[in-house]
Amino acid sequence: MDRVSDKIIGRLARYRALLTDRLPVERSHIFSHEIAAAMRLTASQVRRDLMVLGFNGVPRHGYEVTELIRHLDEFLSSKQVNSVAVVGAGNLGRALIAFLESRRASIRIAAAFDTDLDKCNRVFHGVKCHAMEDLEAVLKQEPIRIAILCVPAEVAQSTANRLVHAGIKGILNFAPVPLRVPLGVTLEELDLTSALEKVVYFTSPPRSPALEGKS
Amino acid sequence: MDRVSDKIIGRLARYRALLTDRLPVERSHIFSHEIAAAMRLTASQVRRDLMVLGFNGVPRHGYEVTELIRHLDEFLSSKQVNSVAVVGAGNLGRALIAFLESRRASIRIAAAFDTDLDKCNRVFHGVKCHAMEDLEAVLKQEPIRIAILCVPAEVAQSTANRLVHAGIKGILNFAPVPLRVPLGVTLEELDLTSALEKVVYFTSPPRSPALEGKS
DNA sequence: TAGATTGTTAATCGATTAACAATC
DNA sequence: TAGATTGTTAATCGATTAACAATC
Repeated sequence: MDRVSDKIIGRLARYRALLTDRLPVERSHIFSHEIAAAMRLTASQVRRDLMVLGFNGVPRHGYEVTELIRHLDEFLSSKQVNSVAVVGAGNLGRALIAFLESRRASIRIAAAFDTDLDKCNRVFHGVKCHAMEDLEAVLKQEPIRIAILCVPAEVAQSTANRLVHAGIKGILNFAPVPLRVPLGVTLEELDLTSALEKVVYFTSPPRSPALEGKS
Repeated sequence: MDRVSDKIIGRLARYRALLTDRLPVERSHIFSHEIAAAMRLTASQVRRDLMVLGFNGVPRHGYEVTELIRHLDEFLSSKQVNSVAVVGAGNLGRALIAFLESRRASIRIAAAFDTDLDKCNRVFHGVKCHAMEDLEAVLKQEPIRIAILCVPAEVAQSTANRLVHAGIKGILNFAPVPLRVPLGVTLEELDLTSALEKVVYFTSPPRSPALEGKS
């Protein structure tokens, strides 16, 4: 099997969100062009993406929804529960706990960490916050392979190093600093400031195309 | 001037973040390969990106840092102050206010909105939260062209419609629903759940490439 | 059957990288 | 001068779209 690109995985995750969260229950089948319309893509792309699942639709009837969801869950490792740690329990970290914990049964925020002693041993949205110094001990006891990093930029790299050393295999980074991680560790960077600055650029009237970028 | 792609704009914003936030002050010049190393890109790509600025480096000396920052600011519309509204003042909305308000002088969170009357007229991280029903009135008084949308999925599209109707020209969407906006309105979608699910996929051991995707 | 939709291959498009003459 | 780095064009790579035979 060819390596499946980052972009395809992102879309598969969104197809599933569409099917599980937003589709009226009475539909038993769905066409590629319907998924495409809802996601603002082409039908070709949807069909091509779904090829990686090894699950076939039926010409003239489309894809059976429950089976499609089942294959998406399987493929995206969402049949097992994936435990995640939130590292840095500031405003953003705590908001992410609340936001993500409620979204997917397969994703469980298993622990939070912070250096601020006022936050330690408190429970935020149902998740216990541990002292940063207990990181290694807690990770030894819980099967956490993934961390969401929302610490200040200055300590982002050193914290990431420590996470990797403690056995973390995937990092979702919200700190506005490009991280360096060893091969074998997955890294996804989410730079909120530059995302907003893109909108600012394409929205500003002056020299740039008055009508639009990626609407 | 060719239309500059979304991706290039995103990288230009991050180049600026690097230069303004993370560079030791004593450096007067910087090479393309240094920027590339810090950002995990190739030097070719950095030079190509910088071409759009119409600002030239000097062979053997690189780019003058203060001038480069000035051109980036100019290009990214960061010489003027850009007022932004946060729509939906739940956990995520309030965290974004705190996070973004402190990051760039050129970005100012000018107002927040929420339907929850308990939140109205309160001030979160220095930003006043208005009743959702006052949206049109407030936007009429303030020069806000951009909105950050963090309302529940069910009301995301209807809220977006209302924002557009009230004159908003750019939306950064955190609601996990693909939005539909008219031509002429910039839309940037940030799906936190699918970002995390990407990490889950590339981190899970079973069938997928044990050694890595985009580390 | 006729018509619509699928799975998949080929064509196109856009973005990244490599190459290299110009130049400091 | 020689060597390093730039700006820019050409080559490569990867992702999206179009096309179409298979099929329900």
